[in-house]
Amino acid sequence: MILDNLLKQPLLPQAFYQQNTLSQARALLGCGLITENQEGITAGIIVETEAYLGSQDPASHAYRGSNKRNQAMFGPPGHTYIYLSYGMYYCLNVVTSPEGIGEAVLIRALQPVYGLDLMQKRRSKPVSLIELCRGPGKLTLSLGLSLEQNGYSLNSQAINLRQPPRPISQKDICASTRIGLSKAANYPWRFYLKDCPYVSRTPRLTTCSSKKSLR
DNA sequence: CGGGAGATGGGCT
DNA sequence: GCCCATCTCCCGA
Repeated sequence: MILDNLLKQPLLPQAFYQQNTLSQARALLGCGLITENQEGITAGIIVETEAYLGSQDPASHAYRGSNKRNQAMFGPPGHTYIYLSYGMYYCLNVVTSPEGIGEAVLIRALQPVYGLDLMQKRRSKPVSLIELCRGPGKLTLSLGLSLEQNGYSLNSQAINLRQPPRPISQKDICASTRIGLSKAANYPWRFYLKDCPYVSRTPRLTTCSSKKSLR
């Protein structure tokens, strides 16, 4: 099945996480994300990311330094940082900076690939394929992620990242402002695949070759 | 149908 | 009090 194609893809090497954070935010587009727990395996392709640049970025959790909640952001790169948002939803980040720095990339949307029934089961109500992983809170719910996986290595069995099954061209990547921010609202640090229906929402500001908007 | 308002509710400051 | 989200309800096209 399609999962086999994903599983044949190599894990992202440690060198991947030595690029700067904005490069990683772009390079994560098209990568496979696989999770596994007692319930089974779920997987998808990353189609939307946002970069958060730590102490340079007022919108970053790490802006004011480390605390108990954001500790994982200051841990080693290639690990998860998962936090509770609005008291209800979890959001998944990839730590992208050396220990002690605190930069990360938020995974905002996936194209669901495998374990669709399990994803549905984890949702409170039936949703369309498009809605399964469209949004950072939705994808963690569908993938069965919570604070339990905070700080995990991204080449663990429970959660891992794979190189893109199909290479992504830079011209298929759009940049826009990040979603839902009041601070640093004009930084164009959100990246997503052009014309991809699984992307979470229409951006306020876009730079890409096509003028056509999404959906 | 899509967009907007309002409620939700934990942890940080 | 504020916040990197989502769901539901309501409105207009």
